[in-house]
Amino acid sequence: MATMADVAREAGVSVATVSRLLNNQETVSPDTAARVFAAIEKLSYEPNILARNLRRNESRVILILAPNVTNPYYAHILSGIGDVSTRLGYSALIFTTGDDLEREREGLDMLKKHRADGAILLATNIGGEWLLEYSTQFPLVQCSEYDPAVDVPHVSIDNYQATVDTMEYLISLGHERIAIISSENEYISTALRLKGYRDTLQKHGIMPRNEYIVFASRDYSFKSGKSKAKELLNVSPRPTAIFCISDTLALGAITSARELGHRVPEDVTVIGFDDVEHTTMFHPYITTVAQPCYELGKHAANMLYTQMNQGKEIHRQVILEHKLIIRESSAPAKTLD
Amino acid sequence: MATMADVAREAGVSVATVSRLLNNQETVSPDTAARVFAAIEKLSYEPNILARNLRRNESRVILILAPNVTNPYYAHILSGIGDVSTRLGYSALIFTTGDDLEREREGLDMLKKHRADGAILLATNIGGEWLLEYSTQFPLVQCSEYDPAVDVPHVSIDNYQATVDTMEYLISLGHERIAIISSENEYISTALRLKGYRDTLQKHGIMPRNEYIVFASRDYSFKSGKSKAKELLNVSPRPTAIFCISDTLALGAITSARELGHRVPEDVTVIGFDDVEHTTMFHPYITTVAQPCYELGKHAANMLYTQMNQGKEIHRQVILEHKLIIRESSAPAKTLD
DNA sequence: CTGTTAGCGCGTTCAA
DNA sequence: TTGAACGCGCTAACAG
Repeated sequence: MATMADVAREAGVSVATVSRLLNNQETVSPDTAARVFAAIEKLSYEPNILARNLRRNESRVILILAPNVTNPYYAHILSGIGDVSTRLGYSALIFTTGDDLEREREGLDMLKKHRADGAILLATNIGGEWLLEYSTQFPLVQCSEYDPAVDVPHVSIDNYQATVDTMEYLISLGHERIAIISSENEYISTALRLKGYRDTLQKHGIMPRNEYIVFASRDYSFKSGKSKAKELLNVSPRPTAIFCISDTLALGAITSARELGHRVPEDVTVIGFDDVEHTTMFHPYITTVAQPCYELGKHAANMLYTQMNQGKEIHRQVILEHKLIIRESSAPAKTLD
Repeated sequence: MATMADVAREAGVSVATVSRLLNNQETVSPDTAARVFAAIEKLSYEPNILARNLRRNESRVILILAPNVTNPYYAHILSGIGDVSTRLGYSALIFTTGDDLEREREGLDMLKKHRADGAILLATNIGGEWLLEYSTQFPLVQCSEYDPAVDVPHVSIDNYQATVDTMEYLISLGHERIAIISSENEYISTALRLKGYRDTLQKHGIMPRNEYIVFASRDYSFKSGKSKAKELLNVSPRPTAIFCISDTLALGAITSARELGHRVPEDVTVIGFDDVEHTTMFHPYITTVAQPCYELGKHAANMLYTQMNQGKEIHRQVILEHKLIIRESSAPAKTLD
């Protein structure tokens, strides 16, 4: 492996010149530059990243904190982060937290140990004041979820507007008895979706009913979607539409509806969220709000990169487009029930 | 940030002593050891990984080559690799190849650039002689897929035996007209499963029929499973069982069977492979061969670690247990058809 | 059992 | 525009 000294010798210059050429765009005469490049070529020199890292005091690693990496939603985000960071010369330190606060702190401590230069947090709960201890010292980006009260840059979709869009759609279909399967978790997205649900109902003069609002497990499990939908479908009068804040939940709800003898969408409309689960593997294909997961990941990585390398102020908040995708699980409300 | 020199000064010893204590278990008197540990504690010293890496000439990064990271099968393996490597002090360089040979080479070149110390390959095709160029220089481990003709350590399940088990089960159920949805790809697993299918049939005196053997897309897409199953179900006489080499394919096959008016499993049995797709989200729950994906990833990471750090010879081949999980999509063949 | 010392390869003053 | 030289923090001879 050729070293910078080898290149310098070959080109008849000093290591400083080679270094300058490779890094800053500092003034190097075109003549010597050419010689140096020739030498680099000839010796097929590659800078030693390890030495560079030590000298620059950076690890070239980005820390990724995620509840897990197998949930397709996170997997897609991770994919975006991975592609960008690999291209930018970074590796990933994947730290799975299982949505546990202790583990999150433990993960962020990797920053203190210099195992990473910055971190992307995939699922922080509301109540993230503790994050400030880290955000003042290290570059941080929150992806998808964030705490609005904590000043850490984030990228996400507009969960409130997405829900309003969905609710307006449902209402335009003639639905009035609209239920929601929310979640027990503490994500901002969950809170905003619930608010969007309530607000839109009220805007149309429909009183939100507590019996129509249920909370599934923190991780949106299929099973809890199924059982919560069952509760909902036994309420009288029965809701004609169920808005689920995740596709898995919607899948569970559809299964439940079927087991109870209701047709989807003829008897009950079911809508999901995310569009990453297998929304089109079974009929009815699920009407859902698509999130640009891969793009979310890409943006997060780029934002972190900017923060780490340019030091310059970046956008504290980036909102990506969502899209309501109408498929088969939604239909007009029946006039008679 | 305290440095090793600080610790040495504080403890009244030399940096060499501190270093010895932290690394090799070399002889250090209990007395001085105690003093050093006290100093470390007091200064809350953390070794500078960057300096260590330079000195040891290692990046503490492992390269992961995968077609993608969103397919749940790979996601689970990645999860296992991630957990182990994070614990061992390694980061991951995730390089997605899209199952493209050029990209694979490009990925492995990260090794030459010293961006990683070793690599785990998640889906090498048969015909991997080109791998030798790398395996002689760098620690490599193949996970799940491998080329038996290339001497690179690998971890996987016994695909042949798993298929034999499945086929024996099918035959014990009275099935004789058994079809298989294989794949166009060049994976060893695909070849072994096809061989297991043929061998078991012949062992029982059943002639494999070409019309019962079809090949789905390289990536086991739901869509191709669906269309290939359709072909199969139109063959006369119709197969009474379809063995699919992936769950996604099985999901497609079930959908197809339904659309053609066949009940699963009453009219046709469908079996999958992997148990990572949503095998229990819809009825019939899919009978499938479970692979220990997470464990596969863990083993791969550990094997690579051993190879990288102990230099000692490791097992060239590790076979993990598979398990046939009988659920709802399989049933005895009807005596009359 | 412990200390001294020489680099690992690079980036970056400071001088020229 | 270029070069000499130092040091990032650590490990590993080598000496004692």
